[in-house]
Amino acid sequence: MNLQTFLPYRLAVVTDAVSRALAAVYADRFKLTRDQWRVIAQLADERELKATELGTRTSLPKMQVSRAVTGLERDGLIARVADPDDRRNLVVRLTAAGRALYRKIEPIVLEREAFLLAALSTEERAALTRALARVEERARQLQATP
Amino acid sequence: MNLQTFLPYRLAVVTDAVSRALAAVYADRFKLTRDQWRVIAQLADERELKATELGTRTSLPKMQVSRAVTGLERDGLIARVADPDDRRNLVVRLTAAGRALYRKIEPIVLEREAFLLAALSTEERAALTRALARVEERARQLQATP
DNA sequence: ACTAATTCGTAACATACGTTACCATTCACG
DNA sequence: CGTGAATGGTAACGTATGTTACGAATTAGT
Repeated sequence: MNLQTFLPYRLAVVTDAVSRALAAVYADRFKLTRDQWRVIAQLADERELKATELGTRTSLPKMQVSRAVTGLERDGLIARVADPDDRRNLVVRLTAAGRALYRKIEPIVLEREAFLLAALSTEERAALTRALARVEERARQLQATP
Repeated sequence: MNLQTFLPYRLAVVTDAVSRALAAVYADRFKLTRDQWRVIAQLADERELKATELGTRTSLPKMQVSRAVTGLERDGLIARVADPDDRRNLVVRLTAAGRALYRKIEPIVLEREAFLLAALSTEERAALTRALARVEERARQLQATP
């Protein structure tokens, strides 16, 4: 077997390179962790979410959500309120400062994604998206049978 | 922007799922870290490498190689020898035990990769490989201009 | 050849991270 | 209703990881 062409390795290497290209924006310039960035991006789209929903939408385990949210609240970027209907739940939303920060980051990050995708034709992008979905599904099947 | 369709996020999520599916083999069953697994896989292919070469071939920073190699030597899976030509270099190779372990892991891991790839046609696999290469190249261009 | 700069690998520190356990709250079911 | 299981979130612990700095070995410049 050849590591260089081994799909899991290739995915890891490419993803790492892409991650770094993005982290250069949200981490280096704006002092957000990757998890915090995901939380913010999701809240910008959804306005208000329970912490558990945040977890599923960002694919982060609940502990990571908790830590990300703690940090973001400390920095005044989000506000957390106990859900009156179920006081176990935590409802999270962006503050004005959080939205403002997001508006600064979004265009830069979208531009970087566009730069990455510019390497592919429209059909190739669709093919990549589909391939990723298929591979992901199968990977989860494997996890289900350890 | 929609996180769910954002390429860097999609890549991270899929790669994480694939990683876990693989780690179930080399980590859970065989007590290797991901870095150790990469080192072993590469040495199985290349017989003998300097630590720096190991770094480039496995895409690991030198500190990670150092730690992986330390652990593997402790477990008797690899042997390290100082390069007589340049005594800064470390030459690493698998021991018999290391090769034996690799022969146990390899088929399982290849089978899992095959299972993942079975979701794609031959053309789709080629397209995925090409797309990953293109995206990686562009990501590195972005890193070069922070 | 002798010093300065570079390269290789590791030590040591601080931080991040995953895991387990826990408390508070709610739900299920008698 | 009341008690036991289940869920949401966090604390606390140990380990892993990234960073910086360093010692040893080599190369380059004069």
